[in-house]
Amino acid sequence: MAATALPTALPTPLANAVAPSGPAATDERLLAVAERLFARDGIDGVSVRSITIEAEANIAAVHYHFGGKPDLVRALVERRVDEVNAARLVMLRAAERAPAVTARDIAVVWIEPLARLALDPERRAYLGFLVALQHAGPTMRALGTEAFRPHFPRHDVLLTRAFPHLGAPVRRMRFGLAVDMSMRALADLEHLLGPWVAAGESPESRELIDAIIDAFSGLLEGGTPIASTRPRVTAPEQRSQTTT
Amino acid sequence: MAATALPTALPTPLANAVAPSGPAATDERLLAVAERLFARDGIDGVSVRSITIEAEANIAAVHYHFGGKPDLVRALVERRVDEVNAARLVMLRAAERAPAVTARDIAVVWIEPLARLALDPERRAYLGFLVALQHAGPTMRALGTEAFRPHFPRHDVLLTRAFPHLGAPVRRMRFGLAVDMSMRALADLEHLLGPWVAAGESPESRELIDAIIDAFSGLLEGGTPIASTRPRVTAPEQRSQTTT
DNA sequence: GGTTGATTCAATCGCGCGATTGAAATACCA
DNA sequence: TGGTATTTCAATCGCGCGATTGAATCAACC
Repeated sequence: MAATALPTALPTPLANAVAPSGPAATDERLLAVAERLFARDGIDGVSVRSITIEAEANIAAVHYHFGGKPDLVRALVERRVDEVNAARLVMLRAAERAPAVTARDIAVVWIEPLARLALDPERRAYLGFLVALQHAGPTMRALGTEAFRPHFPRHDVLLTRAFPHLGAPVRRMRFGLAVDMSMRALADLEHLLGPWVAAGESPESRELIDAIIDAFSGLLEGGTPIASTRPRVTAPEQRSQTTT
Repeated sequence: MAATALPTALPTPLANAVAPSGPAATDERLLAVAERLFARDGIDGVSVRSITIEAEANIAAVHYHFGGKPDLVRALVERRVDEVNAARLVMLRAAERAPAVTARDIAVVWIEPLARLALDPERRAYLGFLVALQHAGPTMRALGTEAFRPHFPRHDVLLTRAFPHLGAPVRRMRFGLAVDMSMRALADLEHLLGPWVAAGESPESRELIDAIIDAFSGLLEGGTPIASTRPRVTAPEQRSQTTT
């Protein structure tokens, strides 16, 4: 038992070229395959066996390198969380310095760091993995939420500046719903693309991301209130017009 | 094998008083327990064994009354789908007759029939079950989506009337995101209540539903566009003010 | 070039799963 | 009350799961 030995990126001559088939080391192949399969079939829907088979490793490889299935999940969460949080911190600071904050600003701060993953074929599975994590047991679900919680208070400050007329519960509820919605949308852009495919169109990825930002900020703002006396005719024109 | 014999509500003298413990017939107890457990732990997270144990029935009861786990799921979907679709049809017709259609109207048509379930302790688990169904295999997921698809085209007509300036793909994408968001919100009002609990408040259930309708219609409308030249100062006042 | 530590390998353990069986128990009707 | 259909029951089947083991293999260093 020596699972804690420096596992990779050590300056050995050609250590990684010896792996059975893939170009990467065994533990890295396991992580990549696990991330992709977990995203597709859920945490409980993927067995350690199927991961090791797909990664062309032995059944015991997961246990040896990580300790077990839960530890593999933990390693997957921590593999990219710092990168996302760091990128978000930069955008957060920029928004905090601005004289005014809009719902769209908050949407961009939340979505843009995730969009970088969604647009990178190498890393997009991470988003699906995080969504899948929300459907696992409470212990594992906490792994995901806690990892991205650090910046939530600062988001809430921005929300308060953007919606001073809203009560804190409604504000936080809307943000929670928007976060959940955007994660699922970003995690499965393929599915999101459906309506365009049905219409024979194929929009740029950037267009999809902007549509999610639109939905996010609209959700934060809430719907137009019911016109009390006069019929509503004024509002529609000044709302979003993301025509295709 | 005679699983198709009229299973319940037959005018036998005291047929249901003979059941081991619960007041209802075995198959009804199985349905009730399965709906609740599926909603809580997901389709794959609940075994036929645990259902029969909780329902105080024999392990083979599910196989006898329904045919197997997939058939049990199918029976659960069909148990309440007609009721929901019928209620929605009524609201749909009312909205279609109205001279104008707003995002809020569409949100109400979608959400109100589901809210009736969410506010009924006896039936609210159905919503969680439908959400859980979306995370099962493709075959079972189709059971859920197909059951509620019949009225989608009419929703789309309303959407086109409410948002004539939007392209069809964006319109349909937003509706899909809103439907998904609202189902999850309604399926777990307890979780949605979190921000109020944290603030020491306890809102009426109706207030929660209205907050979901707000989020739904805001998502449909999309966010306020970026102010091109002048700074944005006008918009906030006339937007939603669901203060607590 | 032999030794040491890291890694891979095949084999196996116990467990819970969905499904199925044939017999026992029960309810219903003539 | 006797006969038939329905329902319940305990037991068992094969399967895939996560975990674990000890030996074999491999790379690195003295």
